[in-house]
Amino acid sequence: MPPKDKASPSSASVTIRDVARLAGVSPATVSKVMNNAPYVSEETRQTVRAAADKLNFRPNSIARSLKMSRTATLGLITDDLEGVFTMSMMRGVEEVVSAQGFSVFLCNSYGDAARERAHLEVLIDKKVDGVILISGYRVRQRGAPALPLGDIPVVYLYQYTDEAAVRCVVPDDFGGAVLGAGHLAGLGRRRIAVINGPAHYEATRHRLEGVQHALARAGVPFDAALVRAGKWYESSGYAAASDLMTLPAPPDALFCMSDSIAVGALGALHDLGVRVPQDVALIGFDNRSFAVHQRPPLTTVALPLVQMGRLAGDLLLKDIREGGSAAELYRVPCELVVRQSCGASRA
Amino acid sequence: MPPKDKASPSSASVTIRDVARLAGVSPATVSKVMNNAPYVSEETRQTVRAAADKLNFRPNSIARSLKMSRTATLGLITDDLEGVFTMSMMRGVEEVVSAQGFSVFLCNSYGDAARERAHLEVLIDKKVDGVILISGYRVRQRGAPALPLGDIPVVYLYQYTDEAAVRCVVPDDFGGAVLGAGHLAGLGRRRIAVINGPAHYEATRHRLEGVQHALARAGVPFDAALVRAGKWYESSGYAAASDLMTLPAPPDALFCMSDSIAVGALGALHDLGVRVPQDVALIGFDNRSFAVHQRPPLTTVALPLVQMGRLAGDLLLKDIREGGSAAELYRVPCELVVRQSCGASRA
DNA sequence: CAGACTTCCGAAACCGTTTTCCGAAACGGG
DNA sequence: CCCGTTTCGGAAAACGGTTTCGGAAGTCTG
Repeated sequence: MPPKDKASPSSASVTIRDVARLAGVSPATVSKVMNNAPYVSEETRQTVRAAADKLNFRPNSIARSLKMSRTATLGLITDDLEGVFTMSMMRGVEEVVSAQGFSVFLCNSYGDAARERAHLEVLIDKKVDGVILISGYRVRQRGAPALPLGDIPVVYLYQYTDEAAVRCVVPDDFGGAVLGAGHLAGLGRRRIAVINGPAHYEATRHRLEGVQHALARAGVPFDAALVRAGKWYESSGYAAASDLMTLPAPPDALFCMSDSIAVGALGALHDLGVRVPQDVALIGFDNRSFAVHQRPPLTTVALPLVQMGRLAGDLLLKDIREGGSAAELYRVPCELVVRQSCGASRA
Repeated sequence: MPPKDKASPSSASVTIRDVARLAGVSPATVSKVMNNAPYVSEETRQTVRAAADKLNFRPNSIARSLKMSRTATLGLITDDLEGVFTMSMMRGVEEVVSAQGFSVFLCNSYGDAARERAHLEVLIDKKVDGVILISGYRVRQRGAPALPLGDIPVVYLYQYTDEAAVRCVVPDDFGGAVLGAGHLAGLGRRRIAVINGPAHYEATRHRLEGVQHALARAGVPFDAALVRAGKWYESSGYAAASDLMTLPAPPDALFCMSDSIAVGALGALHDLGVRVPQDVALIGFDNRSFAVHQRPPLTTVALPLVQMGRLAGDLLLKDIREGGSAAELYRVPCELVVRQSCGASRA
């Protein structure tokens, strides 16, 4: 067997001209074949394909991009690459986008506007076809400085904005809260307390409204005295739960608006000797990874992070292909995941 | 005030020719100015800069890449985008790499070789300057199919390989285990049990060797009967701990080779009524986010994930600039994070 | 059989840079 | 004053594709 010197890795890069030469046609024809353009006979098509295969030809997408001013590339800028919600959203984006032949640039802004801007400029220079901005935080950036994008389509993920003509994808906090509160009410709980996050979050307000809505629908009274607002963290849950349970008429259910709050509350309940779920039902929000490891495992309403990512990717791709769709706010439905902390059997 | 029709976003894209025209020089000169090339007078330099600023000129990096065959772009392929260790490594990579003006393409292979290959081909077509492969799993891919990269530099992150001429960055499992076992020994524990992961992992072996080394150095006897191998998961920790604690001569310390194992063990100890850390000291590995939330909070040896990512990025960049450095295995030192589960006061 | 289409293919321009190479001007030394 | 060197600037050729346009040949009509 002779040494296979012309091995598959095909020494330097083989261009469309090399293929043309081997196939005995012009570069233009090769281009047409590679792009399945019409008006080339089946015969030459075969010849060209054979030549391309033989030479192991791979079109240089840089050159293509230069001519076409389309790169099949997206930018993805996140506030917080290590944020607990970021990964799942990114996975959703990557999934739909790479299935369509697009690649995505990953950028981490650390929540710093200057860094975000710098990344954006690089992305623009690299001629991305679109940009997704992920925020780990749900803050609304009302007065945020306008981004230096030209007419590059953008979608915001897990982030609200007032900017014109940009699409936002967020979880349906209202609906999620309806799910959770409805579950509690369906289980016969009558005095349902809410331990919420900081008041300035959109989510906080929407979730509270969701609870009210669900309770009203179920005919369960809503007692505003049973609502607490604090931080999203554990300590806040501990404090609020301790407070609520020492009320003259304590609640029989705690709806915690984050799983962290819920584990804090769980700690408080444990310390007070109240049993979960017998004495008090407990439900969290977010479906964090640790929720399932609590004792008892935490019922919680799951954020549809992967779906949100998928939707964001789809929206962006559609916008790139079909051009300027209107700004819109997409709320992706949450899902209730039933575990033991409310006393319901698993569905 | 007249309408600022020639607004800063500079309608279409302004090219080097536009700048040249405005500055009254040739495109070649503009290029030289933009790249700080020598042999252009300070005067024209100024003129050109002014023109560029005025037109808001941003060089088209696609065109530049075409000519230079350098894209300032890296590919990053991960086994498991949602893996618990992935994010931190990615952050490390992104951090050093974007500081040097490089962008990174994010790809998720879901551990599927075909998908990995497909991503790799896209990356090559897009002419990335280098590739990093992250594995969420520590498996050694001995017979892994050769990757279809030409002479593009690669570094493996959190992954061993036998392929020639590729650099690997992994945690120093041996050193980490020495740290943990040394801590236990220093606290006066004499019967130190090990709950390890599956035997076929490199890490499993290295960590066990680390324990033996540390114990020998501290003059603490090593009892092979106190070693258990199982899965990395909680259930495995529960079973092994239950088993160990019902031995005639139970251990006074448990070195769990993952935090998941440790929380399983913690559950077993709790159910058996043995107190942590009074009766038994417990130490985990990985420094997972939930370690701090255990009761008692878990002492653990932290994986240097961000540092590993940084190192991988640095190595790749160096290789890109300086060309073919030799294959090497880099072990990044772990760090002991002391909490309450061993009874030590915080350092 | 003439004329109108249709199909097939290639020459050449183009996308926006970088870089080589060459000529002109300025400068310095003998 | 003449002849090397530098210094400065531009024309033109890449880089590797795509696309327009026109010509040649073949296929229908009537």
